[in-house]
Amino acid sequence: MPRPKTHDLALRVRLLDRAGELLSGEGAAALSLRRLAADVGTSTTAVYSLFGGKPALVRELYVEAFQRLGKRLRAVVPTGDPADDLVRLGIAYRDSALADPHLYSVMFGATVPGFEPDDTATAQSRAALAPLLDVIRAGTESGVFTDAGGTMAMACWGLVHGLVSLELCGNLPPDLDVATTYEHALRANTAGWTRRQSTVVDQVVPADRVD
Amino acid sequence: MPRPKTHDLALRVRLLDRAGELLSGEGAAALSLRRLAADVGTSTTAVYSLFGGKPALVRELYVEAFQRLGKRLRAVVPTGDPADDLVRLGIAYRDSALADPHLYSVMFGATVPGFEPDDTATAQSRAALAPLLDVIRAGTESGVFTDAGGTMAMACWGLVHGLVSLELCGNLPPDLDVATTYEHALRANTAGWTRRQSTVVDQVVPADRVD
DNA sequence: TACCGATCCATAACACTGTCTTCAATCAGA
DNA sequence: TCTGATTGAAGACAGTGTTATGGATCGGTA
Repeated sequence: MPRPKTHDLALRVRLLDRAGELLSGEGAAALSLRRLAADVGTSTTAVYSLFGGKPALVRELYVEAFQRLGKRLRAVVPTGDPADDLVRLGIAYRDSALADPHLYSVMFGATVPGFEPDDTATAQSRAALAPLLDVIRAGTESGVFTDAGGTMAMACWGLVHGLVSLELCGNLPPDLDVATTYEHALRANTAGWTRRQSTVVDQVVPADRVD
Repeated sequence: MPRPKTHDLALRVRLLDRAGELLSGEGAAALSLRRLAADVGTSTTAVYSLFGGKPALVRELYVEAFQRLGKRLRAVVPTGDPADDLVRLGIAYRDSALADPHLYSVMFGATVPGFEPDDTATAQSRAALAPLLDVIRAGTESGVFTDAGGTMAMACWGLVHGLVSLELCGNLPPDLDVATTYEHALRANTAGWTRRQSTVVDQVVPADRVD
């Protein structure tokens, strides 16, 4: 029949690898289809036959990025102290982002115009945060945290993502000891979700959180 | 001498206005110099003679965005309750972002490749957060907050930015009551920075924050 | 063995982008 | 009226993502 296929799974992997390298090494601007195809030794057509276009290729990187994040978070083994586990998860989150900043920007920043994660991709991203949900559930069940219907997970994710985002965008003072400050912020946030001794009435805590 | 100038300050304002409209109405992809020039009734040269290029034009939008944010934050008049003021500042921050999502993305997201805010632009952005610093200073001086060298401001900024960013990226569950959840998160974070009664020893609070 | 036809994919075209150069249009002063 | 400096629109250039085309390649058939 026809000529043998060269747009196969192996080429697909090589394209993804090289795309990740370009993104991590030289940023989003360096990731052009012509450059990518030339580096891998094929033509731009390969991206269209194997993925469907540049946004679809970036979608794969998006999934890959969240899988790496999930791997790092799962590597944080619970110690039984939910508050401490929560802080350690936050630190692992930052480590993951700093290890591959451009890949992190694919997850949230609009690195590539026209790319919008679809539902299945979003679901995969949510799955990466399972360790966070586990720790919060454990802490809530043991009475350490006072979560109110999933609110706490969103708050924790927002905090770590926001801080990491500010750091990567260069919005933090250059002379700042980020690691220490970051951990301080994590501990303060954790403390805010921590149940206080019931005999103490702290006026600053809103009424709907005291039970 | 020469022909009369039409690349003047009035045209500059019109270009900025239209650029903001394009960004807010149709997103970053719609902001091309040819489209912009045609809409305003000039040529792409105007952007180069008046700004210096597309990144420089975006820089102006960056400054404009932070000025709008600063205006919203300054509109929050302190009540004397620093904890409550802090939460209200956070809500104003989100309102500002939701009012013009694409302008918000210029502040942090890499909306336009090649655009990096310079030092003066960064300084202007920092100035927009002055109300936040004021409230934290007031709360610290009155003994309500326990800040440790500017850490608290970064944490608060990180939290609001992170939550808003997740919301704008569509990373939050669609059926979530974001406003309520958002305020919960703000109150919890605020509580974490609130000084507790000195007689209570809370084991979850790290030792370096108890003084 | 020679041919054929189905299949694959590199090449090239298209419409767009930001940027830079060219040069005709313009108007004050001589 | 002529000159000459200056302005800014038009066009060139190199790049982008995407798509249409047609040559190259092989198995099955005559």
